[in-house]
Amino acid sequence: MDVLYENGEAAVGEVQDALPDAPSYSAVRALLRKLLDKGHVAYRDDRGRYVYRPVLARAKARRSALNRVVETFYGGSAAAAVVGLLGSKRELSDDELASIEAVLAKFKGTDAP
Amino acid sequence: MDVLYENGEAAVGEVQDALPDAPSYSAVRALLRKLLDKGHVAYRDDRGRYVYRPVLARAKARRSALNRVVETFYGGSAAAAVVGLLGSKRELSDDELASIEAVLAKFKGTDAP
DNA sequence: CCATAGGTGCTAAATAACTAGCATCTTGGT
DNA sequence: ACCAAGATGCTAGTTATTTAGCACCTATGG
Repeated sequence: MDVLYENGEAAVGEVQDALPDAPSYSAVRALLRKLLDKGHVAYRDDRGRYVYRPVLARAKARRSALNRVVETFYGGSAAAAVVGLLGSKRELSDDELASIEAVLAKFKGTDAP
Repeated sequence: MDVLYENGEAAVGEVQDALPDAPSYSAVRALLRKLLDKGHVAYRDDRGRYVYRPVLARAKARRSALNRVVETFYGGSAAAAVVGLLGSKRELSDDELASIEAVLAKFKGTDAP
């Protein structure tokens, strides 16, 4: 699934290549078919070649993945996760800094007028 | 693994209970034994009861998990992930806001003196 | 046109995972 | 001391996953 979400879509061979410790081509084919049966992926037929994509919107999967990490490793605190995320960074471009401060601004006025 | 990282340590039954769609007690026992063989977990004998814990330091697992999400869903940009994380939040306590601004301060002086 | 490379559908066998159950040990209460 | 509850080590049977190999279809290059 991660492969599909990262690439947007992928054929059997691409999924196999992208997998860290890839099983056989046959196994990947079987896996994708099962995901298809379960409704987690869809495919388009690119002239006999099947290209798979996730069904669940990227945005939802993204929120869910982030949530899981926050729950598992940061006791449910998004702020703690943000600190962890930025703490291991060395640099930040002006644009990145600005975009973060923009979302932060949303909270500043909330409870300290 | 997530269960162990979230709880710090857990016995077989606790792992089973915490699992979303739990397999049988036997299966969880077998799974933990396999993780043990692979060196991913260790256990202490709490008077005949085995309590398992992850071997890899929490901090490393945490960074790795966060990295994976950032790579998969945010094109490798930590800043984008931070925005995503905060964007779905409604409120932030003063303490949380302060701790985030503290790490942000680290970047402010960097390239705009 | 024909051969080749690479894909699919399908099938059968090998491998791995899950389940259930029993003997055994430890702990806690009676 | 004894019994019951709950955990482990082990084993065997069932189920699911992985693998390999076939026939067939579709470009692509000579």
